[in-house]
Formats: sequence, structure tokens, C-alpha cells
Amino acid sequence: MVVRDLDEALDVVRREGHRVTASRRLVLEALLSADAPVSAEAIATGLDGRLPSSDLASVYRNLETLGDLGLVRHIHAGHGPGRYLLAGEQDREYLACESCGRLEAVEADALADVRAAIRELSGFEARFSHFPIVGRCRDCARGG
Amino acid sequence: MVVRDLDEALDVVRREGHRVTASRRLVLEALLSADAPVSAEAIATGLDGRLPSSDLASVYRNLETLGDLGLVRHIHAGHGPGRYLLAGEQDREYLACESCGRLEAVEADALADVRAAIRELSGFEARFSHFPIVGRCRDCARGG
DNA sequence: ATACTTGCAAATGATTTGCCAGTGT
DNA sequence: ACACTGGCAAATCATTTGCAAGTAT
Repeated sequence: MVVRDLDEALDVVRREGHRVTASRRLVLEALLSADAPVSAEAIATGLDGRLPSSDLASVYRNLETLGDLGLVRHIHAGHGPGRYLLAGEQDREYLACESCGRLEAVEADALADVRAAIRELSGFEARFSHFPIVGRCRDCARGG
Repeated sequence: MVVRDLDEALDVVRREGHRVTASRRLVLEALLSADAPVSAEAIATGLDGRLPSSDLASVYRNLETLGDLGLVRHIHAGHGPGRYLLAGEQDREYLACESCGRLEAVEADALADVRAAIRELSGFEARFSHFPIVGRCRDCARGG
């Protein structure tokens, strides 16, 4: 399910028997306009005022609903709150820098060798889509 | 700092100007007798009654103190509480199965190739010692 | 009209902190 | 003695849940 624009996503919502509400629209607009995964809190405040705001509990409920519909997913990168993103970027995974907090996007294919190397160890199937690889990005590794 | 027995660890505690107390002893004994990383809660209950119990807040404070002394470390494996272990197993890292919850220990060396492959991507230095690799173990991957 | 949703408050789980009485050294 | 600790309650952070009032269909 690749989400490219708001109407397409709202169609899915309606088609699956859910209602199109302001809160739901906000969540999708926020994710559509964000250039990186964002927290539920950030969505609830309308990305700091750039969009209308909504109740945090409703945002969480809607993130879950939209997740069930396959429109949204989220990642847990190190400490801090979960970060949500559109499922459209299904083939994109992240490297989380524990120093500067940035998420570095990589194509899932690029991690194929990594997954294979881990599978060799004991048949373990690594999944980085929900719990990304944590470490230090190039800049932070160089710095301190 | 490789911890092999209680007295050795307590010597470090004293040497660094900290006091040897029942709660501190409990934390170390629990970690010494556990065969896998355990939660603060499990330590506070004396591994379910096998050892004397202690206040949860004290356990957390002691885990932090012992961590500062380099005697203890902890990992965040998927959802759920953090799991603590002796720093003696410094060279041991874990693969966390999100299906059955088990932690599979692997020698850090075994992940050298994995780390190298990730470094190739963008100079990112992966660190699995604090946020382990999450996925499904061989048994769960086969099952469902 | 009516089931799905919202907003607000209260509950949860993990962890932290304030405070004062207790105790290693 | 005295600063370091422990116990207990209350605070925090992220997230979930209960419930009555609101609204999309």
C-alpha cells in the first residue's frame, strides 16, 4: 500500500468502513508533509502549529487504525517516543544515530547482505523496519 | 571490567567510595545467578523469591550506580522493560526475538562482518550492545 | 438514526525523583 | 558523626483506556 496523496488515503479509510474525520485527516496530512518520521505528540500539535491540532489520544487511536489499514507504520529508534511514517516508504529502513537523534534512510535492499550475514549465525531473521539499527552516524562517529 | 564473583564486584563498589548495602548486594547476586539479562522488576523481587527482595526504586538507583562503575550494563530489546546484565559479558551481544521474547547470545566478533557491511553504506557505526538486533529466531521464523 | 469518533480524564507500565529516616564507614 | 542509602510516595514520559457527548454516513 503506497500512499502518495491525501485523497487516496482517505478513500482507503472510507472503503474499509471507517469515517473521514478532522483528526484522521490531520494525521495523514502531517505524515504527508513530514520529511522524516514524527512522534504522535508532534502530529497532535499539528507539527508545531503548521497544521490544525488534535487531541493526543485521538492521534494515537488514529495512528493505530491507519496502521491496521496498512497506511501507516512506526519505528522505535533508541530512546524517546515512537516515530510514525506513511507505509508508502515500505522499502525504506532507517539507521538511528543515538548521538544526534537523526534517522538516516536506506533502501531495504541495501541491508540484504546484512540480513543474510545475521541469518548465517543461527537462522535468525533480522527485521529492521520496526526496530532500526542504532549507532552513530558518520558525522557523530568522527566528532565525539 | 569483568565481574566473576560477588566479592570482586563489592570490592570495586567500596574502592570507588560507595557503600556495600543489602540492596546493592541483591542486585549483584541476582545478576550473577541469572543466566540471561533480567528486568529491574525481577531483581527487586529477588528473582521471584529465590533471593531477598528490595525496593524497586533502590534497584533502579543501584543499577545506575553499578552501571557508572562499569559493573553492569543493560539492553533495550524490543518492547517491554530494559534487561540488565553484568558487564563481564562485554563481548556478548544479543539477538532479540520479538515473537518468543528470548535473547540469543552471540559473540561480538560474530557481528564484525555485519557492522562492516553497515559501515560501507554511509560510514554509520552500528552498536548492538545497547539496542540489540530484533527479529525472529529460527524456531519462531519457521513456526508462524 | 446509529454506530463510529472525539475530547478529556484517569489508568498503565517503566523509570525517576523528593524527602526523610536509617546505616555503612 | 555524617554523608551515603533505602523505603515509600509522588512525579514523569509515552501510551492506552473509559465514558459521555458529538458527528460522519
